[in-house]
Amino acid sequence: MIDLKLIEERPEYVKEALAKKGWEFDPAPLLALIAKRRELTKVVETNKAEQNKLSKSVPEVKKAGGNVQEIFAKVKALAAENKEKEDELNAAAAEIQSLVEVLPNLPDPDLASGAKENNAPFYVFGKKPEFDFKPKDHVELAESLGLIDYKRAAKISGSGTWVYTGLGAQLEWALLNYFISTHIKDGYTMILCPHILNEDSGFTAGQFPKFKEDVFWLEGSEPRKFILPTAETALVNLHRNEVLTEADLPKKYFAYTPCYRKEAGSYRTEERGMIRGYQFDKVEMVQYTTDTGSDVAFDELVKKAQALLEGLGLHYQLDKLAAGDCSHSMARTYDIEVWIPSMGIYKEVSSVSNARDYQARRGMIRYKDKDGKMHFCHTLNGSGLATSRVYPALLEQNQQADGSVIIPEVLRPFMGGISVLKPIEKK
RNA sequence: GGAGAAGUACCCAAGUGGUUCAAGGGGACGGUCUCGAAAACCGUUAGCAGGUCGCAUGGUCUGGCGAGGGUUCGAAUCCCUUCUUCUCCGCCA
Repeated sequence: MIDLKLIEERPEYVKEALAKKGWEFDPAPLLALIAKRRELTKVVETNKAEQNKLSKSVPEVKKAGGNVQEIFAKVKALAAENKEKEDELNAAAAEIQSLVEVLPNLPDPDLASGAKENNAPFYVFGKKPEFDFKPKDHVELAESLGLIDYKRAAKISGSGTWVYTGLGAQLEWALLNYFISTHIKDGYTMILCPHILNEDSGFTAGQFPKFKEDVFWLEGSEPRKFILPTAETALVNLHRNEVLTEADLPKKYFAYTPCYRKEAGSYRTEERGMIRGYQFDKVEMVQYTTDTGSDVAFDELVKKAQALLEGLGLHYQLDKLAAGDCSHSMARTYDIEVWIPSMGIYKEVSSVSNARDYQARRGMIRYKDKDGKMHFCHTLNGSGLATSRVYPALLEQNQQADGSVIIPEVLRPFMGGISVLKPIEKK
């Protein structure tokens, strides 16, 4: 949530910043409401104070034998008088909330404005592999190597899903283990969290109200619950409504969860296989920092995500997203995009973002500094990594003329030392 | 899923309608004493959000006893809803 004070003090600045995200924001109605709320607060509180004073005098007056009925009547009249104003005040407050909670985060000043087309790749690792044979796409490879069963997934679940089988499942598990062991080595705290979350968690993460249609809601649960679309939603809520101490920061977490998303839009035809599905595996990193520590943390998260891909030896690019392509809740986002040869494009495998205090304000995540002063934390998150694009990239980039696929060295310890995946013989 | 009990500040805990603008204890912090420490004694220990006054240390008001409503002149206390925890029962891939 954007700081109301900032909107009040610098409405034009906020308007312009949001415009970079392609968000049209007219501060006037909001400012009017804030002024109205302030006026009403004054009136209501003064009246309340008077009521309290009178009520408190009752025992004394009673003892002295005074007329208590008079006081009762007076307070009752005051309360009645106040009722209307109070209702108005509550209505104004609710309206302010509804106007502010839908606003996206302000983009960092250095970001290009506009959408996707203004994204700026600024670092490349490795090279596009060149094949002296006709390369296969990952769907073909996964099937010929016996790694993934799309048909049976459709049977037991539906479209947009897949089943990892045998070595295919082991490869997926090896990737996750490689990520996990790296994060542990880097001093991040491992978390395994519930996958079913309450609505407040979605709100704090900033996924609601905007993305309410994009998650799976559980029927029959009251209050409503949804299945997490990313572990970020859980991790960033771990310290909701808490006051941390400065010495505790930064807090560094990671969690493995499947991610469940409706992906309500239509599939593009080239997004076959596991490029986009209703469920995919991801290891997610989250940091809580002080309000001055998030830039350092951001760089660390980007580097960690890069290092994971580099360990696998996969060609990728690092992309600084334009304001309009940053996530709704985020002030800045860098995407790491891996090369998928069959598609001829780079696809996101990690999105590292700095929410600054946006999520912290929504979830009252604060810390006390050394002088006892209260601050909002900054929160950051980054995939480290999602497997659903790494896996196809790995198959495609590492394929050999004979249809086999070389397993990166870092994964071999997690796969019983297997170094090559070979096509299964057709019987 | 059913039945019962409970949620009070950093922790324990008293408090079932009005000098409680939340007792008492522990812990923590500060002080006295001491060369220093322990012990003892004295003191501080609702934070927070918001309004308002002030250059400011701060004062004042409103909210605040799990959360949200309600009753009442007045609510930690009564009523409703809800969340969480504990105990027992049921169910159990």
